[in-house]
Amino acid sequence: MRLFAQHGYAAVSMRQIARDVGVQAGALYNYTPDKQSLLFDLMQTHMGDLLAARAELPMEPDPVAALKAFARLHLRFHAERPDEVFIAYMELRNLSDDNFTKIEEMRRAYEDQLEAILRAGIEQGVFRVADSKIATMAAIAMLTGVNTWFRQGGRLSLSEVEQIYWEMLRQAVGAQSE
Amino acid sequence: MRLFAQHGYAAVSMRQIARDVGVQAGALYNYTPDKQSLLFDLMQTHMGDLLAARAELPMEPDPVAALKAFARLHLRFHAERPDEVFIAYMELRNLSDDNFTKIEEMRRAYEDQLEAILRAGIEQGVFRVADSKIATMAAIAMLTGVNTWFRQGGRLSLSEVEQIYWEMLRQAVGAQSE
DNA sequence: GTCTATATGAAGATAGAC
DNA sequence: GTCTATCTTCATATAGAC
Repeated sequence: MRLFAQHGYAAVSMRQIARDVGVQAGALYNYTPDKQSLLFDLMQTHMGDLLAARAELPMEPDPVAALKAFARLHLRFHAERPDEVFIAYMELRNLSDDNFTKIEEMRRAYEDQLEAILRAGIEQGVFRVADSKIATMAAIAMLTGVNTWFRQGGRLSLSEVEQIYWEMLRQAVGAQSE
Repeated sequence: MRLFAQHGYAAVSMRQIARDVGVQAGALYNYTPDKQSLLFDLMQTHMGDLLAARAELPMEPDPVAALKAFARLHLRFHAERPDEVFIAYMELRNLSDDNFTKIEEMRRAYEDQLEAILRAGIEQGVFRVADSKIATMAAIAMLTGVNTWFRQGGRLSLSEVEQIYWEMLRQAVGAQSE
């Protein structure tokens, strides 16, 4: 995962991976059928963990509370896993067709959860956005973008960053402060 | 550019490029000293075009108007160049150290322009955001995210998308509608 | 379960004829 | 300016000894 995140899947050789874990290249094939499976397993595990974390959130009847919980989870989950997230976004095109389809389904399922929250809030009149689909994509892009700059131990703590992003997201969807 | 965007820099061979443009591999070296220069030139041209387009925007004394103009430019510029943008974001790690530094400087210069607008608006009390740096990164991430889903000729026109994103961004930074 | 050795192919880049 | 041919290195993956 570290090597793929740093150099990219295509640029990393099985020999590099073997050197990094302290075996010869041939020995890797006792653990994986091929290089593609290494990438797919990383991405499938990542998306599975994300969906599981989402499923563990308590049900929130209030759309604002639900959005806040979703946003906090998304931001924290991503900020804590820079390598996994980088791979999940950058290496989609290096998946085989079958594997790509599976990962895309998981991603779609996750996005649908956010859109459901936004739709509920729009129906109840607590969110003011013109298009739930665009708002979904905008929210995810904004929150995931934290990984382009945030580093643990920097100017701001993760809690502070969560708070600031939540305020911006809350305003973006036109929700009143709680 | 098309091949790099589709398969990734590392996964594209000089032979593939040659086949695509209709020459033999050796002939490419009459046009470029090496593969790295192809990537760097694409990215440098892209960032240069972006900075030039930004520089051509009229000066707006009102921070809200300035932000709106910046957002429209950013969104349109990116939506119209999916391949260039994809490469500019995904292939940074495949640049040599020197080339990476040059591209990063250009990106930083661009981000600084947005942050200056946000700072001015905060000082004048027309924006309500906790941190101008985070707001800068959030705004850019949100707008650039349009490339993950927008396609010309889809459900929404670029003008409609511009309008919807602007409303969300305006609300996100706490600005009143004009 | 790891090793060495290797099969097989493709990579970036260059040389030199035309 | 393009070609063919080639240098050199590296790739994924497998075979078979230990």
